[in-house]
Formats: sequence, C-alpha cells, structure tokens
Amino acid sequence: MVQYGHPAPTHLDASFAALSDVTRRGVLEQLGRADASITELAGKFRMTLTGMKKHVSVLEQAGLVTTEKVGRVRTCRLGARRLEEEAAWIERYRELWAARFDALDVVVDELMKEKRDGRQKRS
Amino acid sequence: MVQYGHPAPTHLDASFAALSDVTRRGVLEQLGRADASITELAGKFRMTLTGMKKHVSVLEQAGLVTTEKVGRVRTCRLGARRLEEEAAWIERYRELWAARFDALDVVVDELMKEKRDGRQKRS
DNA sequence: CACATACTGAACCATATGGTTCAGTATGGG
DNA sequence: CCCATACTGAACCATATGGTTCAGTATGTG
Repeated sequence: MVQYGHPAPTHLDASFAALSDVTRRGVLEQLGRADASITELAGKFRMTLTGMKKHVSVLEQAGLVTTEKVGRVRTCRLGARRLEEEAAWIERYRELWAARFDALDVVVDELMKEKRDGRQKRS
Repeated sequence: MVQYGHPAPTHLDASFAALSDVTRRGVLEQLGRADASITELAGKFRMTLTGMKKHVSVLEQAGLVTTEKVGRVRTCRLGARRLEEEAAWIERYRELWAARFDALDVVVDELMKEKRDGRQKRS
C-alpha cells in the first residue's frame, strides 16, 4: 500500500490552530483596527491579563502578531504573516473539491446518457 | 472599556481545528483524489485503524467529510462544506491586514512630506 | 462452520489548551 | 519615597488531542 513520508515543514499547523479559537480571531480583527496593549485586549475580551497574554503568545508563535514592550506596556500589532499559505491551501482544496464533484457530475451525465439511449446491462 | 458580547455561532472553530493537523489535511487531499475506506487511509498515513477513525470523526464533525458504511467497509468522501466561511474569514483578514499597512504607509508619507517641507516642531 | 477482514469502543497515556489565582517584578506619577 | 499600573511566571485545574492496545462485533469467503 502506498504510504506517505514526512510532509514538508509548514506553518499551517500553528496558524490554523491559532485561528481555531474565537477569542484569538477576535484579537486579530481588533488589531486590524488598532494596535492594543495586553490590558486593553484583556478588557475587551473579558479575561485576565494572564489569559490574554497566553493568547497573544500563541498568535505571536504563529507569526500573526508581533509585540513590543515599551516601559510597562506591551503593544500588540499585526505580524508579518498574511495568511498567504493558509489562503493558498484552502483555495487549492476548494479546487480539488470542485473537481471532485465535477467528476461526479460526469458520472451522473453518463448514467443519464445510458438511460436516454436505452442501453442496459443484460438484454 | 468596550467589551464584546457572545460572538455569532460559527463552524470556524471546528473547521480550523480540523485543518490544524497535518494528517487530517492529508486525508482531505487524498479524498479529493478518490474516496477511501478507513483501512486505506490508515495504511497511507501509517497509523492504526482506531487512530484514523478518530481523525475521520473529527473531519466529519467539522462537516468536511461524510462517511457511509456498506457491509464491513466505511467509505469516506469529501463532505458538503467547501471551506467557504473559512476562505471568507481569511480573505477578510487579508484585506484588514493590507488596509492596516496602507495606513502605516500614509503615516510614513506624512513624515516624509514634513521632512521635505522642512517643517519641524518648536522653532 | 471456520476464518479472515473491517471496523468499533473502551481504556489508557502523555501532552496540549484555555482558563484561573497568586505572588512577584518593573515602571510611571505625585 | 510611595503607590498604582502593567505585565510576567509558576502553579493549578479541567478538558481536549493524538495516539496506542486490546477486546469485541459484524461481515465476507471458502
């Protein structure tokens, strides 16, 4: 049986995991509007500083957010990653999906044609 | 401070989580080429039937795969969800991201203009 | 019937996740 | 100096994840 070897290293695991939490998606949207401190984000999403710090760390690890500490305040802003790989993966999948169902359509067409032509198995 | 209420219910959590595993992404790509049984998938990704069954269940929960058991064999195929919501979320984010950095460009332009015009604060 | 195949479910395991509290440290303001 | 603010890190907790083994059940096949 055909088996797969090691897949190429990618950021997809980390970024999709980062995106799988509604709070973190919210943080990204928020930072898309304005930079924010940990305190501000924690306030908006009703959680402790420590909790928010963890979310920000996850986003930072995934390259989606960068932070900079000036004085007491750590300012968070959108990071360098633009979800290009992620968008590309999803787009490729959507094409696969469409192709797969187009193939099904072909099968259906074949069946319809057979029916119309009156062809049948065994007499 | 402005706080957020309950976010609208969405499939994003489940589907992004499903996509965050390299094996599950592989399964989706595989099913894009041909339907497959649990045994076939387990063989290709070098894991136990039980392990693969769990992955397939996760994908099924997320609506990305549907399965049908005929006789002993459970056949897996791509599900109804085409990652439309997911693609849309990412696309919206990418626009936010671009807008955010365009805004930064404007700031930079302003600074450049001030410098060129010789304008300075205080004297 | 006997046996192999294909899956299923329970139990287990190590680690990760999403949150908290509590006890710091560092910084800014009066 | 004193106090409030802003963050940080460790510890803890419940639950989820990604895998396994083992013991079934159900289904094909000779």
